Amino acid sequence: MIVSLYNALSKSVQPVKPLTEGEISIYSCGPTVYNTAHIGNMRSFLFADILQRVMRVVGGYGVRWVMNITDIDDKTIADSAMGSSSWPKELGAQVDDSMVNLRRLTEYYSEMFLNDIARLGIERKHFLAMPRATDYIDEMRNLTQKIIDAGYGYVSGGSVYFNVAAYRKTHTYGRIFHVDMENFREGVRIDADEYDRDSVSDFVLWKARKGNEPFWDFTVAGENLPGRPGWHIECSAMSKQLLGLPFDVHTGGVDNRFPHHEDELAQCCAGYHIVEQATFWCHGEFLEVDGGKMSKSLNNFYTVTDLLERGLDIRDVRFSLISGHYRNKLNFTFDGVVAAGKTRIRIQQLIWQLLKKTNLKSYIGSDISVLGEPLFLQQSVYTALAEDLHMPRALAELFSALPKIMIAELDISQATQYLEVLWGVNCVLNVWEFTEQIFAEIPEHVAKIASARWLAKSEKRWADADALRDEIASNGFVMKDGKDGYTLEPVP
RNA sequence: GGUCCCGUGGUAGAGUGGCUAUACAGAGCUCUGCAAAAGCUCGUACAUCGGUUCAAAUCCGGUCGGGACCUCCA
Repeated sequence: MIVSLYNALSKSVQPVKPLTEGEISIYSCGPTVYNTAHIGNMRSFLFADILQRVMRVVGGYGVRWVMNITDIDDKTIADSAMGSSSWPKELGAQVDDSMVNLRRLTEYYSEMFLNDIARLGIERKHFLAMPRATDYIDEMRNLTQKIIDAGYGYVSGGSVYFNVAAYRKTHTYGRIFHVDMENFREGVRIDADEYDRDSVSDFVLWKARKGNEPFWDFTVAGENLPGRPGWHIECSAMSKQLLGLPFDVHTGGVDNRFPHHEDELAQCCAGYHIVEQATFWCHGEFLEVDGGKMSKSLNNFYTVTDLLERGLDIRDVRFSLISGHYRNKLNFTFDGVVAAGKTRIRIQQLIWQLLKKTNLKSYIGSDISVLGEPLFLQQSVYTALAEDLHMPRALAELFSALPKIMIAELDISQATQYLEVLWGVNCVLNVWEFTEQIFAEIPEHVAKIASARWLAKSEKRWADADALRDEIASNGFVMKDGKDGYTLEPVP
């Protein structure tokens, strides 16, 4: 099925035509590992995950997915600097080498990040690569040199800058994000910048070392410029190196549109002499909390660990974060996660019933696109997902179909077909288990009371039956009567 | 100052010129001894004021309110 996406370049939803037949390459702007990522950050990565899964499952493409990890920038340097209050105590004392401190800090938070996304159902096996910026310094220097050679970069005060004015003479600057060059606000940040650039709109390609900062050597025109790569150059260089240019889809959060993506694109065009870095640029909207922005600087964020400590099921967190459309803001609340959980469990129960029906302990389906006879359910859900990853509609289709599925009337092969369809849907959502329902172990004395109650009930000794039911409840279990038997479940 | 986005039922969240998603919560019903569970049914919502139209929540304009971005941010 053809997948359409909203493209920031065209400002419209367009069908994705892969550059290489049957294959989609995706580059996602990953985290800067100076801190624990919060669930707002996670939403953006979950969006990329849904995108790549839809490409695999609905589009039927092979996917080459790269997500970078930024391990060198102002913040990682500041937080790992000698005496920084942000240095994690878990890492023990800092050492005398700023590069070593930097590496220890970023490694620490990288591991935490990888752990968090794994818990959120983003699978490592789906990545072609997760490059660290510091492993690609060579290509960054190389690109910087190319930009200088092409006449779009200049050295000033030990740093290298991108000359936006020169670039604008030959290219469009502002393809992803409308840039009002005449109305650049003279902001505090610009005034505070101590580097010497020709124009406020110019951005740094290579940043000169200050004090004791970690650095790499870089010889430009015979002069060594100890320093480090600018933030934007990292993604330009790594995407070129790992995916080749152009590639199909570039993702990130909305805040990446400008300046990050605009500059990334400009660098690629200026240095690599290409027309496009990526055919599609897609951006995930922000997660809000209490109707406002969630961010590190406002200190109103939750981490994955926070949520787990509050007793939330991580699958419910994933489900609630992916259930809105990625281009709309989503308001995060704990009640919302709980409600999402109740919704999620309904499909889970269906899967359990289907497994029971087919006498299977577990089911492993095919993770490729539509099989021989697509059921109405698969068609409608996939169609919604193929239209700009319309998850709300996909879920609506799923739940609208739910009452139509008469479990009792299905034969084994039909039940298996449903399992296959749900398996496919779950290859995108990844929030359901395809193993039989495991009930909590029932203590023997509770089981005895239960069977005594069942007997009392069948003998119509109602008072006894009710008393025994109360006793079961006081043991923390609830007895659910069926036609021919009962189940015991722990009270949640 | 500039650029944009959004205001939908108790809540979340789609849709988009007429047939008014979906979920959670709530109400009623069915089934059961009663409950629980399950199933069914229901609410008749689209900030506000004008305009266009046979018809507007949907298009246009004004107003009010909220939010984001403009070189730190997913």
